Amino acid sequence: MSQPPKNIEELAERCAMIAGLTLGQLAEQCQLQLPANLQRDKGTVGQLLELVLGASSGSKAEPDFPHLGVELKTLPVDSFGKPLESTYVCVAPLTDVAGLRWHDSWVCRKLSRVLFVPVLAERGIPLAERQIGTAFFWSPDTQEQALLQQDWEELMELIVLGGIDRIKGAHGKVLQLRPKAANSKVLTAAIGADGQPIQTLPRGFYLKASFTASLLARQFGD
DNA sequence: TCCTGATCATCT
DNA sequence: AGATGATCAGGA
Repeated sequence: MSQPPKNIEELAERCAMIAGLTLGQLAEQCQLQLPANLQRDKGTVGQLLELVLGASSGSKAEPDFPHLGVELKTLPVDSFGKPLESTYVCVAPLTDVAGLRWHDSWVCRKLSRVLFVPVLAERGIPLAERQIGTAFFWSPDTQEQALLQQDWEELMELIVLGGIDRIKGAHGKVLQLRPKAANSKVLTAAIGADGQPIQTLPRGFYLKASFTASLLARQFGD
């Protein structure tokens, strides 16, 4: 559909072009059929936005706009502009993590510059009628950076010390570690309580909804 | 198999 | 109602 945007300004222009449109209108422009609901197509909205904005598609562990260093995230919000879900960041490394530092981590790198595209996504609204909001670029300020780093270091320390199976979603103030897999039977390698190799459920880092709510508040005011 | 795109569904 | 753990689809 779209070529990659040449620069940030061009990307911002594209976002401005689609603000206020419904997902149905956007899909029509792309000559795509929207599923009736997201139950079996949870990634549809994100992929539609990638297509329209010219993100490099695919499942590479890279920013969506590598040349711009920008990560694209759709943000499902209710009619008050509050996030309806947490935001997935990346998978969590569970082995060979000794000595890994915050500034070299995928979390830090992916979150250094994020383009959030709010989408009105209350369950009662049919997918095609859901409206795209005003997109905004976000980079963590000093305080946000500190919170993220603190949570990340705490979670990674637990992983290194074999505490992976004690980590719950409630750990962390703004960043959480939760399952990220096809189902609860999937296993991957990790470090056990006595330092031995174990198999455990793959995990991903997520931004808590309360944290993205504060980003929205910073952007749009209360 | 792992990572991308996330939301679903249940529990508290 | 908000949060947590579970789940779905597709590409490399």
